[in-house]
Amino acid sequence: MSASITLTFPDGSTRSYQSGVTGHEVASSISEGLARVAVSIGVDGETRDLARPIEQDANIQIFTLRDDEGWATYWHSSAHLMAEALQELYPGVKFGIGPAIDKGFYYDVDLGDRQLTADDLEAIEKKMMELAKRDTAFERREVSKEEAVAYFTEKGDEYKLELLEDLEDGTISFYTQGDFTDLCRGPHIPSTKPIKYAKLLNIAGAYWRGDQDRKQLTRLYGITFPKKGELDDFLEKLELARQRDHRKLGKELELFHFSRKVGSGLPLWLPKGTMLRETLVDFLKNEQLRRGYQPVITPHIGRLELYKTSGHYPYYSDSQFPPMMDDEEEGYLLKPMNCPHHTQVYDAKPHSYRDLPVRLAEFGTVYRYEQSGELAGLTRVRGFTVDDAHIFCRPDQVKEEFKDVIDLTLLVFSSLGFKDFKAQVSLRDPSNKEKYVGDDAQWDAAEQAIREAAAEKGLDTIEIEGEAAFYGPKLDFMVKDALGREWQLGTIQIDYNLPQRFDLWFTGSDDQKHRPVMIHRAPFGSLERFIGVLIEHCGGNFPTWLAPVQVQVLPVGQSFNDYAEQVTERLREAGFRAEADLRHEKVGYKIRSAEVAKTPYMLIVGQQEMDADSVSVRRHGEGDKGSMAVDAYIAQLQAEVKAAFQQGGDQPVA
RNA sequence: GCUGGCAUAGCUCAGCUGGUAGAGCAGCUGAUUUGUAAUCAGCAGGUCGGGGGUUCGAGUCCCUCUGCCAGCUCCA
Repeated sequence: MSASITLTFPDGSTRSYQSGVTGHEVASSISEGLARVAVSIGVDGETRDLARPIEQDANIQIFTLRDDEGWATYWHSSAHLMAEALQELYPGVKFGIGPAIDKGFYYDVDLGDRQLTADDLEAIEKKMMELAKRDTAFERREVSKEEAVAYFTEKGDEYKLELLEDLEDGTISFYTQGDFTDLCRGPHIPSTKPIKYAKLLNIAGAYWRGDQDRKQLTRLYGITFPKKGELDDFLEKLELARQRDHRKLGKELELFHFSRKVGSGLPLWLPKGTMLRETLVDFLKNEQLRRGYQPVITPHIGRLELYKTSGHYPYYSDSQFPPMMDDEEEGYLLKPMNCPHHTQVYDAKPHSYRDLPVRLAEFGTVYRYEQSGELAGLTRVRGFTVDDAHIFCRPDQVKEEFKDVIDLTLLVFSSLGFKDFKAQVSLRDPSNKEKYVGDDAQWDAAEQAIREAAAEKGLDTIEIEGEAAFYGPKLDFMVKDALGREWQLGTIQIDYNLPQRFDLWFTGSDDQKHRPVMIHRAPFGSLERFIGVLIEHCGGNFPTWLAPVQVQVLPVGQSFNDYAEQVTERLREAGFRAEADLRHEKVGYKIRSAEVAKTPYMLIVGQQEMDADSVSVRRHGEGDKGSMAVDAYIAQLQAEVKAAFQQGGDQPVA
């Protein structure tokens, strides 16, 4: 028992301990300070309680609240504390699951007939703090399955019993703090003491085990911190994030509008938003022309038969607007995607292997009947425009084409300053293959092509099973919004299926018919969603090349209106979006309006400027930049926009 | 679609336990003739989201529909 073991620290150094040493003892042996802030310990990659003995040689890492793992442990323990508070306040409450999340934690609970209100949340917070002050330990106990079942049967918690069904005897542990015992793998912080400040953030329904056919539990979201300053900081950041909400900014900056008379999820693009959007579209159109894409235009509806052939109609009938019927009872469908139309563009003439790849691009507007509860600003709408293109290529061209699309997507992202995105390879669910069309060999080939293309482009990807489209695997680019919610923007998909369904072919060098492969791709994804996320990303402070109004010319008095208009005209002739504020107001007022509108540049003009053919430059958010000649200013502005717009590939401009 | 919350002027919001609507900004009119984030005054603007009910009386209470918000489920 007193054998000695060797523990290796993250920096590679090692120390000897007696077998059975606890994480806490290890921390203490390094420093008093570390022992105080340690919350858990990683032992050969497994995060454990500090109190658990370590029996063997291991690589270890002590986690504190400077590590994500430390916070996860801390918040998981906080979830238990909230559960204890709930149990005290509402006897008979049943518990589902209560994990830590990115920022904070939640617990799914069954409160019976009880409804919680905002006042209840405060009461729960108070109770949590009261319990935390008791400084009770989180005690781990390994139990047999039989004992665990007996415990929760006695307690009458059918949710925990159901969770137990999936667990194997010998791997089950309970954690107890105070009067609350939970089925839990752990780990936990040593005691409730460091949980000093709590805020319950919201209440929502959540289906038990994520299954909408099962009971909906009450999910309570909360966050906790050891220090008040940290909680205040967190809440302040949350508030700042709300200020960046694209729905709020879209209204303030007059970018888009939703009218209940038009319908929910159907955005109206206001003049300024349209300017922004068109600028983005032009940017991509130019880039696509350079890369050999051919623009096409197709109608907004198509025969139902088209979508039956493509397979979309049966798969997604409940998320489509219902078909329109004509006299012959032949239905038409408002198009929910562009690909079936594009197959028919391809099929308009025969293709030789020498023609391929054929890259057909369309900013195609599609309509999907999204569930009402899903609609959210511009990020989830019922009518949206996809920067869609379909590449029809030979099987041997798939990888190269795929790589070129990755390049284009990365160019779009970097040009708009999205540095923090996730690239996700979305694969089939191997346990549920009947959800997909096409044969195994094609799927394997497609999945492999994506992996290789991503690897060759040096893309850091994660792979998720079950996220593929029904016709093929994809590479999705995800970005977070102001509130940390993740949205899929760009997507690249390989499809062997549609060419087959529509009997597309090309003539090979062997004079035989061959099947082309389709690559569906959209770097923006949906323009609506992309712009929504972009607004939040830059907080409405668009780079100059994108700003709906780039320059606001502000005469200091009426007598300089003519000069202001001349300057504005010169800017417009130089290709800029400039406006003059000729209102009968003091310049301070005009500056304020332009600042509030987040206009990148304000040019103040008065007697001095008029005499010198100059402007006094003010940069949004920065202030007075001094005066310069009009021509010099125009040259400077041209240089700025050129630098951003002539995408060097690595030019974040936000 | 589900659970919960919310809905008052163009915008942001006030309106206690029911006694027939208010402010600031924006808008309009006039005065002011202006130098780096709000000049002053006046005017106008709402069947309190729609419908139904309770009540002598409903912005306020109840039902219902619609929309929005948070989350869940879904997402070609």
